[in-house]
Amino acid sequence: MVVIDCSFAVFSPALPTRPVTHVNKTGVKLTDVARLARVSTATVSRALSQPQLVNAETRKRIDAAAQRLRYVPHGAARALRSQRTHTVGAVIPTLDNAIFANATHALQKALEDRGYTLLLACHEFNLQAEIKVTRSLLERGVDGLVLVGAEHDAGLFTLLTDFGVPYVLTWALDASGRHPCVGFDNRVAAMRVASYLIDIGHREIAMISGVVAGNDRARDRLAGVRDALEAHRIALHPQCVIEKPYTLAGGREAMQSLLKLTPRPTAVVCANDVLAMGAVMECHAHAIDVPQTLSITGFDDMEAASILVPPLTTVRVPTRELGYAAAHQLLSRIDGAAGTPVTELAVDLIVRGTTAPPAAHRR
Amino acid sequence: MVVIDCSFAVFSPALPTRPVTHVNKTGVKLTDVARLARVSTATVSRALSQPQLVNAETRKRIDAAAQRLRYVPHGAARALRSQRTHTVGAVIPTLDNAIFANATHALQKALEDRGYTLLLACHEFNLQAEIKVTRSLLERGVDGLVLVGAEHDAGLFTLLTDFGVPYVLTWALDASGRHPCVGFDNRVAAMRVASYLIDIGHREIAMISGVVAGNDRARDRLAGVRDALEAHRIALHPQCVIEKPYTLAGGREAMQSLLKLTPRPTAVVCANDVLAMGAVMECHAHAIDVPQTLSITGFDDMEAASILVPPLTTVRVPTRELGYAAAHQLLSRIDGAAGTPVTELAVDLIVRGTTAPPAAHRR
DNA sequence: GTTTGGGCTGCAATCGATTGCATAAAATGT
DNA sequence: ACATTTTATGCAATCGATTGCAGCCCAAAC
Repeated sequence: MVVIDCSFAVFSPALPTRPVTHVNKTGVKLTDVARLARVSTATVSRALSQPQLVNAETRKRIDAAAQRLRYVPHGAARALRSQRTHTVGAVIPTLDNAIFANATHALQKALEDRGYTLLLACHEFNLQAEIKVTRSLLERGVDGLVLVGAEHDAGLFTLLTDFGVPYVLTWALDASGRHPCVGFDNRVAAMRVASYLIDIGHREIAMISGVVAGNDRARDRLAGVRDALEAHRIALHPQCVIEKPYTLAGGREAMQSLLKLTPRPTAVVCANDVLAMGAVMECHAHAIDVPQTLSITGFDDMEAASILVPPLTTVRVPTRELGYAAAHQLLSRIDGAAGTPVTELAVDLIVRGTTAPPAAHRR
Repeated sequence: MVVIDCSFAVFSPALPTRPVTHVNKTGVKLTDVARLARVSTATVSRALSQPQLVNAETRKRIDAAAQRLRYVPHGAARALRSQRTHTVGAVIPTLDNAIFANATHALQKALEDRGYTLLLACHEFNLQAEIKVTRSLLERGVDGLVLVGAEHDAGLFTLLTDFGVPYVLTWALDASGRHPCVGFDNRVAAMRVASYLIDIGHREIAMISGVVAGNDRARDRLAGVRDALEAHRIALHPQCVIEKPYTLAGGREAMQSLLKLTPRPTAVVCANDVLAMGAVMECHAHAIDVPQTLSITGFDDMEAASILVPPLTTVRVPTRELGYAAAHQLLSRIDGAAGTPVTELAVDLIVRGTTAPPAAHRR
C-alpha cells in the first residue's frame, strides 16, 4: 500500500484520436509509462512482471510512473503475446443449486489467492450445451478448466485434447483413470446411506433419484442404493424409483407418488438434499410423521439441511475442500506438472433427525 | 490526499517447471482457414463475424474449411484489435448466499443468450477488496460491469470513469441519480415489514441487522425499520438492534441475546432470510413458540424460506428479474445507449407463518 | 592491461485477428 | 452504351504488451 498525493495535476498523455471504445479509455499504455520513467517498454514490462530482473532504482521510477498515470495493463495484448490469460474457466451445471454455488465460491477464492480470475459458464445438466459453453470459454481464453462430473460427451474431450488445455474433473472419480480428478465415490456413499437404513430395520425402501441422463453423479448414487439392496437381497421395485429434476417441487411430486404405493415404503433415499427437503415438506403437508412413520435421507449436506425440522440425515460432501483442491490441482498442472492425479475426498454419513427404525421394529 | 491501492503486481509463480502453451495448441489460425478456402484472412474474418458481407458461396467454402480444421477464434487477438471482449464482469459480495447465487445465475443466462460470457469476482462485503477485484476484472478486459449496491468507495467510481466502462448498480437505487441502476428501495420495503408488525399489534420490536459498514442495503433496511417505529412513536432501544454477519450462526447468536432482554421483544425483524432462519432455529432450540410467543420476519424470500416450519414471513425480492434487467440495461449501454436509466423493481411483503399478533392482543 | 562474465537495458520482431481503404466485378439506372 | 452504385474481396496497418537477442558497463579474475 502506497499513499501518494494526487492533488497535483495528473499527467495526461496526448489524446490520440481513437474510436470510442470500452477498453481502457484512458489510453494509458506501456509506452506512456516508459516515456515518463525514461526507459524502454521492455524494461517497464519486466519491472511489472519480473521485478527481480530490474534494478531497484529503475523499478522505483517505473512504479511511480505507473501509479501516477494510473496504468492498468491490457490483458488482451498481454494474453496475445504471452499465451497466458491468468484466467480459469469453470463449467458447472447451475448456480441455482446452493451446493454448486458454495463449491464455486471456494474455487473462486482459491484462484483469486493465486492471481487467477474465474470465468463461469453453466450448462443446466445438458451435455451438448456443455460443449458449447466450453468452446466459448476456450475461445475467450482460459489457462485451465474445471468440469463437473466424470461423464461427458466424447466431443468435449476431443475439444480439450485438441486444445491441449489443462483441466480437472470434479464431484466424481474417473473410472477410466485417464483424467485428473478431485471428488469422491458417489456410489459407495449412496450405498452407505442405504445400508444404514437396512441396518436399522428398513426393508421397504424407495429412492427419489435425480435425472440420470448425462449425470453420472445421479447415476452412481442410484447404483449405490441398488448395490446395498441387492447385497441384502431386498427388492427395489421399479415404481419405487422416481426420477425428478433437482428441485423442491421435484421432491414433493415424487413423494406424492410414493405415498400412494402399497405397501408404502418405510424409508426414502433421496439423491440430494433439495429433493429430500421437498420430500419432507410433502410429508408435513400430509401430516405424515418423519421419521416415525417414514425415514428420509438426503445427500450433500447443504446448510439449509440443518434448518429443516427434524434436521436432515444426509451425506456430508466437503464442498469447500473440493473447490480448493480443484484449484490447486489445476494450477499445478498449468504450471507444468505432469501425471494424472486423482484426489479422493472423504464423505461422511451424518445421521440426524429424519431417520429412525421402522414402526414394525419398535415396541 | 487519496489512497490508491497499488496491488496490480502480477502473480508470478516461483519457477514453472515446464510452462505449457495453453492457447490453441492445435495452432489452427485464420491464415490456415483462409488458405484452405482460397481467400484472404480478411474475408474469413468477415465471414465469421459479419456473414452478410460475404458472398454465400464463399461463405460456404469458408465455413467448411473452418469446420474441417476445427478452427476456434483466438479471443485475445480479437479483443486486442477490436477492443471488444464480449465479456461482462460481475462484482458481487459472495456466492455463498443463495440469493446472490440466484441473481448471478439469472444474469449469466441473460448474458449467454446475447453472446456474452460472465467474469466473476467476489469481495466478501469489503469495499477495498471490491476495488482490487474490479481492477483485476478491468485488466482482464470486460465490456461492462455489474456491481451490487449503490454505495462504493470513491476510488471505485474513479476507476470506472477513468476507464470509461459501462456499468450498472444493482440491488439498490442510487439516490444521487448519477449512476444507472436496477433495484428496489430497501428502506421502504423494510419500513413496510415493520409497519405490518405494528399494525397487528406489536410494540416491543427488535431488529437483527446485517453488518452496515460498507453495505448500503443493510443500512437502508435498518433505517426503514427505524422510520416505521418513529412514525408510530415507538422506541427502538439500542440493545434491541443487533448487528451480525449474514449467517445462520449470526442469526442464532443475535436471537440468543435478544431472548435475555426484559421486556422481551414480541417481534424481531431480520435484515435477511438467513438471519431469520438462524433466529427461528434458536427459538426452536429454546422451545419458544414462533409465532405465538415471538414473531419473526425475513427479507429476500429465498427458496429455503419456504421449507422452514412455520414458513417464513418475508419480503419477496425478484432476483431473476434483477439479473435479467441488469443484463439488458448493461448490454444496451454497451451498445451505445446514453442516459442514466433507473429500473425500479417491485418487492412484496409475503405474510406466512412466522408472524402473528402478540399474545397480549389475543383473547 | 586484457579478458571474462554477470547485471541491466534497449531494439525490434511477434502474437492473431480486425478493418479502413482501394479495387474489381456485377448490377442498376438513364 | 455509358455512368453510377452496389457487392465482394484483398492489402496491409494496427491493436498493446512480451521476449530473444545483442550490447553496454563495470567489477573481478587472470
